[in-house]
Amino acid sequence: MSAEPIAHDPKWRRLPGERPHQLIEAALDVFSERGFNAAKLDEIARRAGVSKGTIYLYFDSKEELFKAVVNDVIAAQLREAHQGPTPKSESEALERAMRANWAFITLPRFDGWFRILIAELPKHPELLAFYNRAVIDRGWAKLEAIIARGVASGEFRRVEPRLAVGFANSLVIMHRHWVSANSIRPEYQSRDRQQLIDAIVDFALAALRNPAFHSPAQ
Amino acid sequence: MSAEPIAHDPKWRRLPGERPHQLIEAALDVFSERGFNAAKLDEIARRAGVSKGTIYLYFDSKEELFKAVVNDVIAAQLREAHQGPTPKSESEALERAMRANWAFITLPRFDGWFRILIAELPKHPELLAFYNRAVIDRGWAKLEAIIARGVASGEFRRVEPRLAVGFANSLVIMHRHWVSANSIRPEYQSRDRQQLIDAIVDFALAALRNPAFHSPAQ
Amino acid sequence: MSAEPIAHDPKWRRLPGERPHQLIEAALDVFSERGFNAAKLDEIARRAGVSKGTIYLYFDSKEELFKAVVNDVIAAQLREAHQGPTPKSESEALERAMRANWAFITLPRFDGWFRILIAELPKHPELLAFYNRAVIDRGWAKLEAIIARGVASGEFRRVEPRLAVGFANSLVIMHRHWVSANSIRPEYQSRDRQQLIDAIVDFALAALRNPAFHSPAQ
Amino acid sequence: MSAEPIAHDPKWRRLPGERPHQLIEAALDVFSERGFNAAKLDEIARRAGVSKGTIYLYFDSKEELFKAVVNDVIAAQLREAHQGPTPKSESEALERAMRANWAFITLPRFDGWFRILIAELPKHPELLAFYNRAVIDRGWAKLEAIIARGVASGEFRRVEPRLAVGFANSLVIMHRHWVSANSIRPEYQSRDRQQLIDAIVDFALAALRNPAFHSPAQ
DNA sequence: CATGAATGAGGCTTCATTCAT
DNA sequence: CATGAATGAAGCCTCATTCAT
Repeated sequence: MSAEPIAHDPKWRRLPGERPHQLIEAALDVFSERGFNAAKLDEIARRAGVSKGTIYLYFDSKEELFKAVVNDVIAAQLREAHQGPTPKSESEALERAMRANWAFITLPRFDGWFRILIAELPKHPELLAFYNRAVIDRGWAKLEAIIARGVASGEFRRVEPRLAVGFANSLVIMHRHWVSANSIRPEYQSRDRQQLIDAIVDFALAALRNPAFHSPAQ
Repeated sequence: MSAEPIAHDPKWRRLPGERPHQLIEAALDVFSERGFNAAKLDEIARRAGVSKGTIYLYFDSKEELFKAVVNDVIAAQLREAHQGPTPKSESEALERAMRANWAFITLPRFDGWFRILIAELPKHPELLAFYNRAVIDRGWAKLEAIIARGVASGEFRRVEPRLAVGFANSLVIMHRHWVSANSIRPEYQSRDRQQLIDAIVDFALAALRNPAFHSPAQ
Repeated sequence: MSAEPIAHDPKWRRLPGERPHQLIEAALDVFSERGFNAAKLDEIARRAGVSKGTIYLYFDSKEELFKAVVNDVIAAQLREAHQGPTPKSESEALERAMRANWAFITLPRFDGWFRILIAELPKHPELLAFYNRAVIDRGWAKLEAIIARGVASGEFRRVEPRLAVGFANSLVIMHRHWVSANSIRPEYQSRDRQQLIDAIVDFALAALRNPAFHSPAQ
Repeated sequence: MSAEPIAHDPKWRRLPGERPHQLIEAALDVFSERGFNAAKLDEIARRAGVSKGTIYLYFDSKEELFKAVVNDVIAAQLREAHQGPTPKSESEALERAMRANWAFITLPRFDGWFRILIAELPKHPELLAFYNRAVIDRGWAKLEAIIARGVASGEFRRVEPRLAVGFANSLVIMHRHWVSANSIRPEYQSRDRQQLIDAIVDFALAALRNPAFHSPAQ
């Protein structure tokens, strides 16, 4: 699974070698720490161990570099295959998907990334649209299918699946932000992340499960 | 009407008269629309109907102006008294609090404010700490008390009240962002906001209510 | 005669006061000496006695500043009314027009301007078109009328008036360049400019006059 | 083929092989199209089918490359021998020289070259001096001799030969610029070039010929 | 000979901040 | 109190030039 996210129009050149990757790595760090505007190309170049001008050998502008970073992060996000044994129930499927998602976005390197996404992505309609297509139309669709099946079988309460996906993701996304450094709720940083996702999953399943439902297997 | 939020350390002067308020209003708009960096003092001054230099008669710097705006928004948030008839149950109390919160932060003028808060507040530790004290220690504490009582009485499931507050607020906050223009999920903009908070409240209560509980009143 | 050359779309702001004029003056000097690219805004600002940023209070970009200079020079060129006693013949009218033109473009401050016009104007189609409209459609038309009348009356030979204007102007323009410092023909710098225009006029009239023509006045 | 124009001081190396010539060809094109500053070594290298670094194997700097181009063009200009049957009169000699000159500088590849010469040559005193020596001291001298003979024989009016050369050349040079694309007088582009030089020659001869002169052959 | 990745000085431009009026 | 012209530091970007391969 190679995941070349924007295969239709890869505007940023991908010259051979490691340089572009090094630059994207450095840029991810600096963007995450400082935000798009406050990030200085000087610092990105320094962290990548190259000079400022080198960036422009691979990316046409600071904005294109940013796009490449977004693209790479999204690519990684899409590679998260969530594979595993066939779940016995939709509850288990949902839980597994939420945990996989949590495990991924909880990676330290995405620590400040949520801020970027929230604050900067809306300024790039092209990327926003792409992000919607790539992540939502795939990731959300998968969750939506799970919930729809659960509702159909009676395992879940009668909820609008699309909304339920938003609810589940709200919990995961917001708490991922709160556990990051410099978030608005620093108290969450000291929480055990495992217990946190446990509680989140428990909360979501409690909200969705149909109390009157009994597994047909039993 | 009190609400002098950071009374203990009023670094920004609050001269009498309407000027400062006009400036804060204009600044709120521009910050919300453009973000902190992209907001130009020129535009803020223009919208307030004054010259750029005038800003410096009331605020020492752009950053201080930003702090004043944050302070004002927080003050407004705190004024939201959520008063009303005594609720008959903790479920009703929670629902009422969530709806009041939704009604407030859903105001059009806070449309882009969430982005600002997420992106800029972490750069101002002083404000961050104050925000935690003022909003969390008050607003969240109120919710926490409701949930704690519900858990104690058996109306709610056995959840850690503190965490449950975070869950409820995650739903409200995240969806408030999504219904704003330029969010990452533009589809939410066409949703009826009333139905949205209905579904959110329904979801939260379904997650918290104890299925085995029967109101003592019955 | 006020001469507001580009009255239809004055893109460059004309704030009150002397500043814009000072800047245009300084820019004319530096552009003439160095050319558009080699001219540094730093130097223009220094010569105008202001800081670099001040330029941007009045002109949106280096290019707009250049346009303003062109516009000003053209405006001055158009103000050259060539008024005087009614000429007794078309020969005299032509001579007078050529001398007036020479007197104007020979001003020391336009010393390097020809280079600019030749080398830089073609990069600005908008200005090029405007220059054509303003200078050619007016200045050339006047000359053309003179020559056409002269041809009609038999005072001039049968030449295409439009071409003849180009010939007369070629002589004036090219020699004006050659008498400027740093031209390709430095030898012309030591020539007496009065004798030069005398010879040019003599040459042009010799080429145009009809040898068989005798003034009807005689 | 000779024509090593600046043999006395060949600052730019002329290695054997085709490479340098290819580069000069490509450079002539790019310089003509874009001007000296706007010409990018990247583009010159690309058009020559080599890498950017290769340029520096043959030329020490962009400026030296420019000098080599100038030198080559001048060399070509000097090779223009203007040979032909012995003219029967100085008028015919002058006409033939002007037409030969027109035919040469009218070549499409020199289309933008006039701009370059005017704008850039003055920045290179060494080249300027050389150009004067090579072109003026030869080309102009030849014309000057023709005119001087014509004046002496009474075929031409009493004009200063040196000035007359400048007049004739003004006409040719200026109109060559006007017929090029992007000139200040685009209307000339649609003119038939043959008719144009016909008219120019006619104009010059009309200015120079002595009306009272009758060929001794008659 | 040739490559092309890398450099880094230098330019244009922005805009928060100052200050004379 | 208020103005708005002026400042100048700082950032993005360009591109001639270098050099290891």
